[in-house]
This record gives sequence, structure tokens and C-alpha cells, in this order.
Amino acid sequence: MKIYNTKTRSKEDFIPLEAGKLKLYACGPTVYNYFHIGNARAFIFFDVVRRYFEYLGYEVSYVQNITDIDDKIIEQAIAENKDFSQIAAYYADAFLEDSRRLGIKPPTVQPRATEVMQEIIALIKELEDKGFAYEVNGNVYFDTGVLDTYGSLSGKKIEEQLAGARVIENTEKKHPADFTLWKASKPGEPVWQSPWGEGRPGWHTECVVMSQQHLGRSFDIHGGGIDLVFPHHENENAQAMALSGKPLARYWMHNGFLNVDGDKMSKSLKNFFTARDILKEYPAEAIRFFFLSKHYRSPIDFSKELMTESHKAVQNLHSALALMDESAAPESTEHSEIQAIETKFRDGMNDDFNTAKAIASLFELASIIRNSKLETPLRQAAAKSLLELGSVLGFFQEELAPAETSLPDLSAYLIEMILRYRSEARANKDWALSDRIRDELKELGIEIKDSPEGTKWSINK
RNA sequence: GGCGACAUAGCCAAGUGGUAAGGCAGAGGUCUGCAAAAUCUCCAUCCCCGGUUCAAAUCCGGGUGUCGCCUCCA
Repeated sequence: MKIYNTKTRSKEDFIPLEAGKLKLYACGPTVYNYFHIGNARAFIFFDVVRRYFEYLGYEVSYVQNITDIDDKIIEQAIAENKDFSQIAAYYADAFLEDSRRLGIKPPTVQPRATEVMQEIIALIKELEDKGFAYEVNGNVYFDTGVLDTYGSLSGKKIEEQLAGARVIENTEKKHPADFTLWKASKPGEPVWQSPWGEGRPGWHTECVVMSQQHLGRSFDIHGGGIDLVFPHHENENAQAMALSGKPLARYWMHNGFLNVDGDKMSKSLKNFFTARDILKEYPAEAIRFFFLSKHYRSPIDFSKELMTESHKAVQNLHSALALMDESAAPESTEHSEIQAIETKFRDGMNDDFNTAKAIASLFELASIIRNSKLETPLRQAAAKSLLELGSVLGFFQEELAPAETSLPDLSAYLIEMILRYRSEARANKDWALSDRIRDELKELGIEIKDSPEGTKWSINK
């Protein structure tokens, strides 16, 4: 199993801290709005990471935080004229709902920042006590100058960044790279009591607290979008290094960004799609296929055309699966063709989650299922394998199956159609047929009356 | 200015030294009274130039082009 580690910028063999167990943390949303299709990529990808480790037999602890206190939430609360906690609660619910509809398996734990406020304050205090933080006017900053490993995750050299820096000078900080741990509150903002007065935590501390609380001081994999490498993950890691001298996580995984029709997705370009919007037009499986058909670290270009293609491709797998009853596959029989394909699937996944290669093996199974020249037990076994491997990628979840095609009420239209045929029968003097139609409709409670103006019908129960 | 990614058929996309996975679209066949569905078959030498090698899409050098990060952001 090889994983590309952002920290070393190379693929490394994955070795868990504890054999047979995976401790995984991936950054969740800040709940100030519905999450967008780019966020969905990260959530779906780490869902697949989790599912694959479970497939391999690991006991997985997967923690995903929910940031429910943040500047953006406060801004949104002001915009909607509500309390920040109402906004956070509403969009946190929306996040859980949309995640479910995308077929994302609920993480083991989904802690919220406001639930761990005392722990956050305690961690900042510890940093201060150890000399890694300083307070100015009720704001507490991390002192990057004291930690010699600062920048080791993202590969940033602080001095070099300064040349082209467009950062607005914050005169309180000792160094421009120093980041906020605790923010003194302004009037009207939500507050918590702390040793430095009333305020609220900076974004970077909460993830350290929530991850360490559930996974230990150092854990296996920390994930998120590529944009989080700097400064968010750098700053998270800096706090862990300052506290214990150990990195927060051994492997850092980052998924690539999503563009829309070649441009960065943004509200001003009107190419901004929430996951909720896309789910109205395409099934969750199509969205999942779209993301997994490309390597997770590559940038991906979103378009409706590609979504339609992905939808068709998924339907292709479903139609193959429908041909054979996988539950009829003999339990004990082994087929070398299928084992070879399963090995290919695992080889792909073991190579830094090459989901595109893994998907190709699903189609190879589909072609075995379709090949009527092959023995039925082999084809059944292929169906069984397709179901199992597809599930590792999150496909074929029954609860995601589209609802029964619901038709509008067509009964009136259908009755008119039947009556047109009855009129043809009468014109041909086929009284036997026309009478039979009248009698059968009557049994259904529909009464027919022929008149010079044409045939009238009414419901007569 | 600093750091980094990418360039494979009409489209999407695997492939990191041994002669191009898979999907979508397209073409042709089978099946069918017709249509649809289903099914089978076909469809690329890898941005340009130079180099290394018995052998390169894959390594090295030089171009050209596209994109990202350095600021809240998955």
C-alpha cells in the first residue's frame, strides 16, 4: 500500500501506527452555507479511503470535524439576521443530509468545535506556557519563530515568502507568519471566557484538539483539500510539534481542486454549484463516478456533459449487474479470471488510490457478466465480485437507488386513448369488442355514455 | 518574485523503460415485422525539438501551452 505524502512529496509505503488499525482525520466543513461540488470531492474521496481500508480488514477510526464557530458563520448570521448558532445548526444539518444523499458513510465521530471549547482553551494555554504563544490585547498568536520546524509540511520558507507577500501587516504580530490561536471578540460577537478575556478560537486549533482527542497525539492520516496545506495544516502540525515534538499525522493526503468549465468555481462567475443542486439533476452514483474516474490529486474539470457521461457509465455497470443473480454464485468456487481482476483492482487502489484503474476493473467484470458464451457460475461470480468491489468505491448502495419512476396521473389520458380505439371498433361495427371495452371499464368504475357529440365517460363507483 | 502540478484518440481518463487499461461518443454486424433495448466487432503511438538506451508515452536537457498555491477556501 503506497500513499503519496504531501510532507515528503513522494509515495511512501503505508505503515499504520498500530497494526490492523487506521486512524484517519479529514477536515470537514465550516457550516455557513450548503457545501459545494468541490467540497463533495474531498468528502467522497476520503469516504473511499475509509471504505478501502475497511475492505482490507482494518479497524478504521475516521474523524471528521464540523467547524461551527468561525468568522464566516458570524458574517452569514448577520446577513440573515439570525444568531450564529442557528446558522451553524441549520447548515450542519444540511451538511449531514447532503452527505447522506451522496452515499457517504457517516464517519466514526463528527465532533463540533463548540463542543470542545474548554479543550481548545487548555491547548492554547499549554502552548503559551511552553513559550510557543504570546498574547497581545486579548489576542493570542502562535510564535512561528520559536518553532524551527515551521514550514516543514508545506515546504514554505518563511523568509522567501515575504518578498512577494501581499499580506496586510498586523502590527501586533512578532512575525507576519504568526497565526491567531485566540481572537478577542468584538461587540456583538459570540464569546467564550478564557484566561485572555472574552473571545473565540482561531480556526487552526480546533482541528488539533478534535483529532487528538479521538485519535491520539499522533495518528496515521490527515486529509483535506490541497488548498489546506498552507496555512491550515501547516499550522495544525506546528501546534502538535510544539506540544509534543511529534507530527500530528504521519501521512498527509490532499485532493486536487475542482474547476468548472476550465475556470475556478466562484459565485461571481455564476459557475458555483452546491452538491444539493447537482443532486437534483444527477444521481449520487454519477457524481461519485465522475470524481473517482480521475486520480484524486489531479485537478478535475466539472461540466454537465461529463456528468451525463458518468451517469451513463454507471448505468452500464448496473445493467450488467442486473443480468446475473450474484447471490446464486457458488460460495467455494474460485475463478482465476476473476481473481486476476480483483488483484488488478487492489493493485490500483494500493498505488495511492488509483480509482480510475480500479474502475476499469469493474468494467472488466461487467464484460464477463455479459459474455453469454461463458459458464453461468463464472458470470454469477463476476457479478458477486462486481457488487463487492463496486461497494468499496461506494457504488450500488441500495438506499441510493432512484425511487420508482413516478408518473404523473395518466389515467384520464389513458381512458381517452382506450375510447379512441373503441370508437374505431364501433366504426368497423365490431360490436363485440366495443361492448367488451365498455364492460371492462365499467368494472373499473368508469361508466361510458355514447352520445351524438361523442363518447362521454365518468367515474361511477 | 517563491513553490508546485499538468500536456495520451472527438471527449473523459489509466499507464513511470519493453512495443498504448477503461468509459462516453461514433461506425459496422447480430437480434427484431418496424422501432427501442440487448449483444458482438472496430476506432490513438502518446504537445514540439534534441539526448540516453538494444528498447521511451514512460529517463535527461531545451522549448511551447494550461493550471494551482503563496490571502478565507475542499
